Formats: sequence, structure tokens, C-alpha cells
Amino acid sequence: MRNIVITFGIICLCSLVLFQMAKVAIIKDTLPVEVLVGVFSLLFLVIGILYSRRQHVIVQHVPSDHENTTLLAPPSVVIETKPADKTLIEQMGISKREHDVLCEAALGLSNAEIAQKLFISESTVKTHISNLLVKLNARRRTEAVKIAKELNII
Amino acid sequence: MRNIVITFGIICLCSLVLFQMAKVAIIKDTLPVEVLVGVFSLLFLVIGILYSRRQHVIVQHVPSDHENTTLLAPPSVVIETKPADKTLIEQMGISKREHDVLCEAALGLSNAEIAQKLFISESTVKTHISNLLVKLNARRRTEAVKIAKELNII
DNA sequence: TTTTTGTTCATACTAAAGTATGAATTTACT
DNA sequence: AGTAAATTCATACTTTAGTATGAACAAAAA
Repeated sequence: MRNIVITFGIICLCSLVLFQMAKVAIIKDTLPVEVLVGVFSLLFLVIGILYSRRQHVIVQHVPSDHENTTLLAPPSVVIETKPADKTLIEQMGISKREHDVLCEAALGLSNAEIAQKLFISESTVKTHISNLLVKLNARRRTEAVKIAKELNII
Repeated sequence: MRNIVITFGIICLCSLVLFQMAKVAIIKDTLPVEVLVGVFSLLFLVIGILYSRRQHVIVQHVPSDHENTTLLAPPSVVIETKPADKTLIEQMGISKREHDVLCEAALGLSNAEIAQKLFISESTVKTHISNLLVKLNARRRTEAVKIAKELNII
């Protein structure tokens, strides 16, 4: 929670600085208002996306009712949830994040690619994979994927 | 993919309208530039968060797209997709031995294990795998297996 | 007969994958 | 407030995987 406050504080500070710089530019008539607004809109769009991705884990735990309220999110897509055997996943002691990594690995992605996609470091992916191999009693990711598909958990 | 485009289109449209409204307000000196930028920044911050949230939902569910349909339509679907498409294998330029290696790799075996099983050296297995990656347009054996299964050649 | 193709193998290399360990932070739960 | 589980990350290390290259050999095709 503190981190979020700190992050926002930094963002606000940076924005203020940028804003003052931009204002000077406007006075000099070298920068139209449209460009200024556009730049800031884009900036905050990116900030919003990045921020949301961090919060992603929390969002995930909230069921379908939350997703329906999101902007332009068609309910039909959301309703089609994973058919994976969640009971079995729990029994195997596979955590949510590990399962995420497993799904991506099943798509044939490398650790680096999975890391980029899930916004975590490659070493974290390695940790997850390593744990998955133990839990699925596999020795390679290919075997892990095969077993996971046989168990219908992906 | 269409949804994303549509969403962005709508967002851009709304932004344009809002922007024109805001511009009028500026001319009338009823709205300072600071407020304008602030409003837009906030607006896009929210848009970014919502957009990102929705993206995650979609991304999360896409991987299990195939299993989705196979589950809803009982096991019979899975059973009938057994025989490998030999015509396609030929078309892809995949030789018999390469196919053998591919099948073993799909079982999650290592190169050394495949070599032992097929009574060839590990370097031969590597050669076959390397050729397979080119022919299947894959970058890893995991991806090769995934593609091969999608093409129904294993 | 020459050429092509498939199969085999080796060597040397680079790039990933996976292991082991320790640690900071978060989240959920008591 | 404290604790256990989960998530994240790093570093150092070992093991596989994959690439590039060259080559030998047999069988089919030209």
C-alpha cells in the first residue's frame, strides 16, 4: 500500500515538472495545446496500464461481476472461463501464478517471453517452472506440459 | 483483436469530442490549461487501467481456447483426431525419421532419451530437431510440439 | 552414372533451461 | 499483530537445447 502511494507521489511530481516545462513552451508558442494534452493523455494512459498490471493479481481474484462493470468489456468473452480442473490444480498444490506460467509454457514460449508477457522477471519464471516440475513430477517443461494436458489442468 | 481496435476507436472518438468541447471552454477563458490537462490525464489514466484490466481477462482465457470447445463437446471430439495427417507431413517436407523424433519429443523426452530410444546418437537427434524447427517454423521444441499438434501431424 | 535425398555422426560453439539458495514483500488468515 | 503461504527477484552454477559446419554413406531419382 505504501508503494502505491509512493509511486503515485513520484508520478505526480514528474507530471508537475513536465507540466511546468510544457507551460513555458506554450507561452513561447512552440507547442500547441493539443500536443500538450495529447502527450499527457498518452503518458497517463501508459501509467494506467502499467499500474493496472501490477494490481492485476488482486483484480483476478474478483469474480465475473467485477469484469462486467469494466469499460466495453463484452460479457460473452468473460463468461467463457477456463475449463481447467481447478480442483485438481489445488490438489496438486499448484498456485495461480504457477498455473499462469504453465499455460504460457504450453504455448511454446521461452522463459524470457513468458516473463515479458506476465510482467515478471525471467528468474521468477524459472522459479515457477522449477516448482511446477516437482509438483507435476516432470523433468522437463515439455514433459510438464504433456502431463498437465493429460490431467486437463491447462 | 477486433474488440481492441473498436475500443480504441471509441476512445479516440470520445476524446476528440471532449477535446473540442474543452477547446471551446479555453477560448471562453472559463477553463485553465492546467485543469484541462489534469482532466485528460485522469481520464486516460482510468482508460489505461480499465483497458489493461480487460486485456488481462482476455489474455488469460485465450490459451485454453481449444480445450474450451473440446470440453463443451464431449470426449468424442478428442478421440477422432487420432490418425496423423501423412499428406500434410509430406507437404511440410518432414521425413520419416524426423517425424519419429518429433513424436518422442512430444512425449517430453530429452534429446539423450530420444537418442537411446531410437538407437541413434544425440547429435543426430539434435540435427533432426533443428531441421524440424525450420520446417515447422518454430523456435523451440515446445513450440514445435504445439504446432505439430495443431496441424495434427503427431 | 551422376545427382539428389535421407540418415547418420562429430566437433565446437552459443543460447536457453533448470537447480540451489537466500531473501524481501505481499496476501490471507488466525 | 503475528504467521504461513505466495510471489517476486537475484546470483551463481550445471545441464540441455539448439546452431553451424562438415562429412560419410546408402538408396532413390535423374
